[in-house]
Amino acid sequence: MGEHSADVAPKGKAAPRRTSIGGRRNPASASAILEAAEAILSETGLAGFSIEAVARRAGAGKPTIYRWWPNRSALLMDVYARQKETVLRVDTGTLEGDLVELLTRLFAFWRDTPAGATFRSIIAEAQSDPASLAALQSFLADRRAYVGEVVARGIARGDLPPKADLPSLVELIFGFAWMRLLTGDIAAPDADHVPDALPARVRLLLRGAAATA
Amino acid sequence: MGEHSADVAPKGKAAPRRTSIGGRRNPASASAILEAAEAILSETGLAGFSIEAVARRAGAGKPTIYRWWPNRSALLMDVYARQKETVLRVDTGTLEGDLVELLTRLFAFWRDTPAGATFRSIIAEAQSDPASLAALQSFLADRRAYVGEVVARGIARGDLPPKADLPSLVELIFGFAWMRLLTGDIAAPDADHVPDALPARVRLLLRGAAATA
Amino acid sequence: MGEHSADVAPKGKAAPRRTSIGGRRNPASASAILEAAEAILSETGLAGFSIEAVARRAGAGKPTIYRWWPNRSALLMDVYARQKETVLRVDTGTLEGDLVELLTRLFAFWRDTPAGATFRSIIAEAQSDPASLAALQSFLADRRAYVGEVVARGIARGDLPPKADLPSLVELIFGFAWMRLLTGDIAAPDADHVPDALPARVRLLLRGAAATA
Amino acid sequence: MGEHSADVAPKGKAAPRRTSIGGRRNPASASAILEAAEAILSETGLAGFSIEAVARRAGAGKPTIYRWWPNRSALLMDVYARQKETVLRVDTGTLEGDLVELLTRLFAFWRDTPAGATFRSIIAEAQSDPASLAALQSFLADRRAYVGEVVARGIARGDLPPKADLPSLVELIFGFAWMRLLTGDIAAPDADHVPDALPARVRLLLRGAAATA
DNA sequence: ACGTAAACGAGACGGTACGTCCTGTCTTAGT
DNA sequence: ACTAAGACAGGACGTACCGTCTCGTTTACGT
Repeated sequence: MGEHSADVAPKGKAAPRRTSIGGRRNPASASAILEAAEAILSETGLAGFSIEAVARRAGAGKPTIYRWWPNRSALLMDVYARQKETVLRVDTGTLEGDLVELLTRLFAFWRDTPAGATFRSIIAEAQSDPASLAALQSFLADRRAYVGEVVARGIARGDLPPKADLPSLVELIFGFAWMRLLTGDIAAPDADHVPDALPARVRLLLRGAAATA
Repeated sequence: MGEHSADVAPKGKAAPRRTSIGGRRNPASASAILEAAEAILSETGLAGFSIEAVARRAGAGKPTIYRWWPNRSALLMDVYARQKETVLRVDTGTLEGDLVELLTRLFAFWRDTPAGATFRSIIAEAQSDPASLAALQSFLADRRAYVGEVVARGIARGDLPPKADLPSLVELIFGFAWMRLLTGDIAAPDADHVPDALPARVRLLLRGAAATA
Repeated sequence: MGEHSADVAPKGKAAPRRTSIGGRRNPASASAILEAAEAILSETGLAGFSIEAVARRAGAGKPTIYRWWPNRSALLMDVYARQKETVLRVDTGTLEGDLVELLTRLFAFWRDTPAGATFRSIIAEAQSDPASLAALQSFLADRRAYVGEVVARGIARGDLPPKADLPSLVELIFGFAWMRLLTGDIAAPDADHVPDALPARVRLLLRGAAATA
Repeated sequence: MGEHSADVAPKGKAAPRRTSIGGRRNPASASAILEAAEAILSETGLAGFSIEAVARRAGAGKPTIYRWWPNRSALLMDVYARQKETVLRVDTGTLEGDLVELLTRLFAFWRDTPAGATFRSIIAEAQSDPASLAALQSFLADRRAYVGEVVARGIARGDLPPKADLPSLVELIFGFAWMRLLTGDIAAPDADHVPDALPARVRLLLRGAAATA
């Protein structure tokens, strides 16, 4: 297979030939492994993502990977955990503006960084691996809570009545975002010509939430 | 091979020893393969779904599978195509009733038949295989069209104003359903105790759609 | 694989479950593979000799075999190399006695050990694989040199004139032995009844060699 | 594999689209098969010689081949039987001349026609297939008888005493020829520079035979 | 004259083996 | 104790052939 030699070549940083630093974990190895994993994921997708390929590209031994991550899924989750630290804080003054901005920036984040490919892979992985599914669920709860806060802020601002069906609103927002990601439908809006559908989705959701009070 | 009889055994119908029926496709082999694939998928999930395993269980030769399906994804799509013929026709008299019924039955279909596991696998597969993604998109478009009809019927009935934002409504419905499936959250509603969240989601969407007119 | 135990069973020594012994070749695996190869060869001949069968019987992974032997022919050569260490040293006092004894013992070796089947296989393999042919040629040169020494000793003893056509003699001896092997004509002489043809062949060759001086 | 399309292309005679000629063997098919077999054998050797390849090249169905030849070996023997009709008749006036001429022409025949590759393949095949071995033995007996006649003629001419050990002589001649074939050592003699070893071999054998009287 | 029988090409069938890739475990040798 | 390295058993990949089977067609022969 052609990609084997290719995996090694683009390394770039000249393989600094790490070694043990004594009886404890070498952070350089850990980050080399995560970086290699991320690079492979964004370049070849989940298909090319194997422990073997990561080890090769990171210049690490396979057992070093298996010592710290029990399996492929765990490594995958760590790769995403490392990326998602980019938190998307928004405050446009209105709830509708906040949600549109949030989703727009989320789609941009998924589109323009390896995070999108990584997250798609995690969702895929979760379909066959229960541990990954659990991790995904807890991650999702975390993110829902954050969006919940954004919405709560909107309620405090009076953009939405206090008794609005917040859980439904939040769940539907995530459903929308995920489906767009999973069907590859997160292209940037073509500013002038095609009216972006995203604001329409948000508007429907907010009016529905307002009406459920 | 005699030593694989253990793999074949759970099949049930005693492996009637198919053979060629001349220079054309043997439908018995095709369906044996699809049935074996479906069974494996629902029993072990995508992880245990290998061409080799399907061949073993179907009592078929690997080349026979490769002759008719270029790869794992194609076989997967065919398995789903075979199942999805179960169309969920609903007519409760109101749009809200129709949508709640539709989603309830869809979740039951996913929960109680191999179709759920299969469809989760297809979505997962689509994350690494472009051809599968394309197939999934076209399937999705098809299903969206059907739900669009249900909604249009509601509009005709006066359950929704004619200018309601139908595309947003439909997309958000699917996003909701998919996310529930992918996060394993399609348990049957516990009739008395836990109030089912599903009708709340539908209500929010319909009120939002009504308000977008 | 459990279901292949039938293949493993006749092995005898219960498959001690080898594993890696670190970043270097495990000699236990190497010899298990060679022994399995030899056993298969002598039991089923070249027809049943497949890498897959050897791996199965040796309890080894196929990649382990391919790691150390590039192809079937190379493994075959190694099997013979392992057997041919049985060197046939003779010294009866006369050249004629030496050659008769040498050939008699060679035929017995071919007849009574797996070496005969192995060597037949190697010659067969060399007819389609150039690398095997080269290996065979070099092996043959080696063996010719040894017989050349036996003859030279005979010349030193005066059993043959110094100017005898040694190369012709040696080549004709090997041609005789090979053809007997390849046509399956190396049965043990039936001591009393059938006069053994072997001494007659040797006598003709030696008289001819003596006359070429 | 590249050679598949190549197998079909060089056919030359434009594939006259044979078909059945009624309830009996179609000789055109038989010869097309034998010709294809011969061509494959001489081009790719025994390694590329498969029933499938022959059928492809001959434009024949596999069952047509299996109908008339029980297996690969039988087809192989027929290919050689077809070629060996070229009988090498010699008469130089002396026995030594006859034998040198015979062997020289035999080597040329093996070298310059597909017969050499075919015969090597047959000998190889006989090492794993008992039926082929039997056929080879009977063919060899036939050829030995012919050479026996040549030698008998020499005896009649007085080139060898009547009591010479004819069986030894004949067997040694064939052993010599076969080993040369099997080790690929049948190059044409380099007329001027390298003294050809062949006459020396014949001379030794004839002097030895003369001395065994 | 026509139906039957056999041969034909084609190619699908259940299989075996190929040689390659990856998995997760293990051991070594070196910090 | 931890590292890079890499061998190990195992198993799936996708391909080539095996030898068998059935098809639909094409003759020739015996009614």
